[in-house]
Amino acid sequence: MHNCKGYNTKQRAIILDNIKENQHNHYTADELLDLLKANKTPVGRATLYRYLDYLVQTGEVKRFFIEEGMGACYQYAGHNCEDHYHLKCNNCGKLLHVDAKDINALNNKIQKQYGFSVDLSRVVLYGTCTDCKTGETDA
Amino acid sequence: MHNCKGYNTKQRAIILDNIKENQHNHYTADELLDLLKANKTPVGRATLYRYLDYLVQTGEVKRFFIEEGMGACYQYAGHNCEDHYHLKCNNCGKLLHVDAKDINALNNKIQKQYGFSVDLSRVVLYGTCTDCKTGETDA
DNA sequence: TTGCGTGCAAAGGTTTTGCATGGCA
DNA sequence: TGCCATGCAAAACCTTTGCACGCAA
Repeated sequence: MHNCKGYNTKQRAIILDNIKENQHNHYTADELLDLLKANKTPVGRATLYRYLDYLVQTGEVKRFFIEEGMGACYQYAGHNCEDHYHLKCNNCGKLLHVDAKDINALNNKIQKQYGFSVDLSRVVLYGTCTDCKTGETDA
Repeated sequence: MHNCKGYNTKQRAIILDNIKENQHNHYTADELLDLLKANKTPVGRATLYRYLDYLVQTGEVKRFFIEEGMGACYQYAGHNCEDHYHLKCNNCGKLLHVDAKDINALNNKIQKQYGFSVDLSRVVLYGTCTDCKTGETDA
C-alpha cells in the first residue's frame, strides 16, 4: 500500500514502527528523532522529514499544527480514515476518531451550496475534550 | 479596550486600521508589510509581529494556519467574530469564507455526543473548489 | 546493475530577540 | 521626564534541498 512505489528500507520500517506503536501520542520531528536515538536506531533528519511527508500524503500519518508558532506534530492514523474524522484536543493532545456521518451531512450541504468537495480524510477539528473541560486544567 | 495598557502610536493605528478595513481578507505578516508599504505607511517587521501578537491575545485579531508548513494568517475578528469558517482548495489554493451556521449545527452535535467543544475559529476544511472540479485545471 | 534512499551540511523562509533611539503620556 | 514602542540586524527556529555514497530490487 504505502510502499508500492518505494523501497523497503530499514529506516522506513523503524520510523513507521515507532509511530504505529505510539499511535495514541503525537510527536514533533525532533521528538521522533530523539525517540529513535533513544532506541538506538537513529535516523537522519532529512530522511525522517521526507518519509513523514510521504506518509502524510498516503494518509497513514496525520500532521497537526498544535503549537502556535511552528513545529508540526505527527501521529499514526491508519489506513481506514475515510469513515472517520478527527477531533484534536488543544489541551491534552488527545486525538479522537469520530464517525463521519454527521460531517458527511455537512459535506453534502457544502457540496450543494458551494460546489466544494471536502476531503474528509484531512478533516481535523481543534477544540477541548470533555476531560479537559471538566478538569479545567490549563496544562 | 485594546490599548488600555499600551501607548497609542502611529504605527499601531496604521496596522489596526488596515486589518480592520480588510476584515473580509486574511494576511500573512509579509502581505501586511507589503500592504503597508504600498500605502506609503511602512512599519518595521518586529513592530508588526509584536503588535499582532498583542492583538491576538486580546482577541481582536485571529491567527490561523492555512498553509501546511509556515506562515500564519491574520484577520480582524472584532465584534462579529466567529461567523464564518474556511474552505481551502488543495488545487488552486483559493480560500472560501463560509457562513458558520451549518457547522454550528455540527458543533452542537459534537458537543452533545462527545462533550467536545470545537474551536470554530480554527476550522479549515480542505478539498476541491467548483472551478477546479469542473475545469480540471491544475494551476 | 539501476536508480531510489540516506545522511550530512548548507540553504531557505518565518518569527523572535537585543539594543540603541524615538515618541507617547 | 519616564517608560514603552520602534526599527534594524542578527539570531533562533523548523524544514527543505544538493550532493555523494549506499543499498534494495
